[in-house]
Amino acid sequence: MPYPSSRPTMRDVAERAGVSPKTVSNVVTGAVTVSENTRTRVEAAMVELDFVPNLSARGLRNGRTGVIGFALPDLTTAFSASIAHSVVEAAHARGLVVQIEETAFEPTREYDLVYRARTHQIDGLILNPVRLQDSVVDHVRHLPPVVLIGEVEQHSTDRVFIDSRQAGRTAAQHLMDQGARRIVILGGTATDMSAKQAALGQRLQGVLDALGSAQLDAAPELQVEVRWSIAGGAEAMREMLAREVAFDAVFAFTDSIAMGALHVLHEYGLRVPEDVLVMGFDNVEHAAYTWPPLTTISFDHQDYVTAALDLLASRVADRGSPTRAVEISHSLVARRSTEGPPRGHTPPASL
Amino acid sequence: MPYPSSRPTMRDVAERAGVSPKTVSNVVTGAVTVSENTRTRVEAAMVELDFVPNLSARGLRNGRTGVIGFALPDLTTAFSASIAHSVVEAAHARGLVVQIEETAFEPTREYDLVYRARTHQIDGLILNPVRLQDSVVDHVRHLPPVVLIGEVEQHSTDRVFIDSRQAGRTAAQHLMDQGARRIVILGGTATDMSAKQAALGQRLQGVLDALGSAQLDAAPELQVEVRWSIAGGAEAMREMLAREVAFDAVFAFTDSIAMGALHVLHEYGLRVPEDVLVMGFDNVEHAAYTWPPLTTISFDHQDYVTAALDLLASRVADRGSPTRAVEISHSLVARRSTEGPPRGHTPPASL
DNA sequence: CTGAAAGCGCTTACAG
DNA sequence: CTGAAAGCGCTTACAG
Repeated sequence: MPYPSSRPTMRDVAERAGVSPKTVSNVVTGAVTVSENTRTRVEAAMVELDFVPNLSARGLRNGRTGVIGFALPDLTTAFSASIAHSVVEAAHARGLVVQIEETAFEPTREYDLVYRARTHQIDGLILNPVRLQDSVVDHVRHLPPVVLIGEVEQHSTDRVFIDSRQAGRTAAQHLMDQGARRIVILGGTATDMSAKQAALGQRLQGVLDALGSAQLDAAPELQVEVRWSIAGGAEAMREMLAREVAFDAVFAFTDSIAMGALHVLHEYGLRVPEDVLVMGFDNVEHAAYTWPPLTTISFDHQDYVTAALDLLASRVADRGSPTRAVEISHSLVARRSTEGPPRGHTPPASL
Repeated sequence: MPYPSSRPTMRDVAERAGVSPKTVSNVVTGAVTVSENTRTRVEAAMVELDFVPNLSARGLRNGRTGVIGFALPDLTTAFSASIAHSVVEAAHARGLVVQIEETAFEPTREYDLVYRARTHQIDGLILNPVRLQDSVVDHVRHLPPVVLIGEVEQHSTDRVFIDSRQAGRTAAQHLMDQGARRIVILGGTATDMSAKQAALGQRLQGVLDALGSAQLDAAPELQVEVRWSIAGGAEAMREMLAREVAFDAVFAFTDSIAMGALHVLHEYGLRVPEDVLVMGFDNVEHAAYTWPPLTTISFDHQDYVTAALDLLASRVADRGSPTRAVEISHSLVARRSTEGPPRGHTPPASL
């Protein structure tokens, strides 16, 4: 029997079982009680015909597809992959499936995904937004149910976040407690931080808080832009070394960035942690397996995602309820990469 | 206007534009030429009403959803994430979206996904199978269009593969050329290789080929089972060291496994490549950023995935055509981790 | 507990 | 180039 044209329908099953299509539907959905006898006959007919329900038809009828969307910038970074994994697992546990779209840092693609949500291919959307402000969320009429994840300043949409400013403070304080005084920041510069650029801004602001408490300057020459990948971390670290400034610690805004930085420090013959302390953010699997193992900010990715799915489920069920924001707690995991005090890196005299 | 109940339909658009629903459909799909004048009116009406087509309805009508499925064991390993990324990108370029399911090495979940394909939620399926033989593919009536990726011995389904036996040969030969004589194999043992367990089997067989050519033994004590993750690589390497056997090289069957192994070798004070050579497989991003950088078997992930999507598209278009298998070429990328000759690791005398 | 009717929102023939 | 009719395969009221 060819696929998919001649697939059996509920009508075929109904005929074979000698009941109405509605009864077959009742058996399949389990919504209404069906007599033992009828149920057995219907189930037998389904098996004989190898019946599978057509979910497009069901979706058309009751407006739900059982599919949720997950949009993120790039699936290959370790953190994204970990979160995507958790989304797929948590969705699976609830009988949902996940459509994944990469936004590749292009707002257009983020928009496309929201648009697709509106075509009823998906019931709702978990969005790790491209931009921190000015999200597509603000620009679409008839927005589908959306939950934002990440450090977004967005109050018109449900969201899950960690307190990144506090995390930044904790991280910088830890480095200073270990003896660091000049901390390279791989993740953003103070100048590109507008009031609304929350993600970079919050972590950076936390670092500045801690430096301030210790009466230390936030040296602009220690801050550098970085692409959020291993290669990006390496590039940024090379750029920093080329600046020929002194430093004794590196705070990378993701573990992947930290991995690239570690590589370049090794390349330059700088030892971690003897010369320079290094720490990351996210606590992905590889953070425990770099050499030396990487100190990082940790939070439960599964909890993070579960909260997002809970919010999304509530939102799908009730579009009118007030917006909610859920904070996931975080902590610092100390590993060898920050066992101070560091000797520090002093560049050859120059400039 | 609440969502999603009162969304405008083609009928609403048609009324407003003063045409029939069919004409709106013609404008939306672009299938039939529509007069400039009508098209403009219809488009204006769509914008005014903020119309989006309901894809469940379209899917029900023409049997295609524009969604493909991608099933793989685990999204978090670097290789899987890279492949998933390529699938999403390549699908996006063709106007398709991707539903991802993790099979978690459970055949049941693989089956679920195939089942779901049959419910018309997806048009076809790219499957990185859990088991190498006895795949779900053999057990399902009315199989949807499926393309297998990976080193599978499967001839009833379209598939994309690399010549893993040749790759294994190349890898072992490279290690021997660099002076290695006792190569630890993190990836499988000869004993668990049945004729059909192709993936492990092929790589391992290639290694055995190369050893044989060099008149070397395939020492069973140098082979160890391993979970395909960083942590799994670390565990396996620890187990190997606990065996207290001599070795001078490590061939890990994925780069992630190699990363775990590198970590443990560092921990034990063994230097790479001075004492022990290490190489991986897949050439994921982090392979170039470990310390030292990792020699590996490389192939173009984008090509790999593009071939799979091409096969799937052909299969969706023509279910009756003969099965095809596409090979993607590979090569060895030499980095510092295998710059021999290695001194070798000799365990303290024991046993 | 089961059935007959109607419709979810599209698109495929078939006419004009 | 455009329209009226019918139907894709389900499920929601409504009867019995």
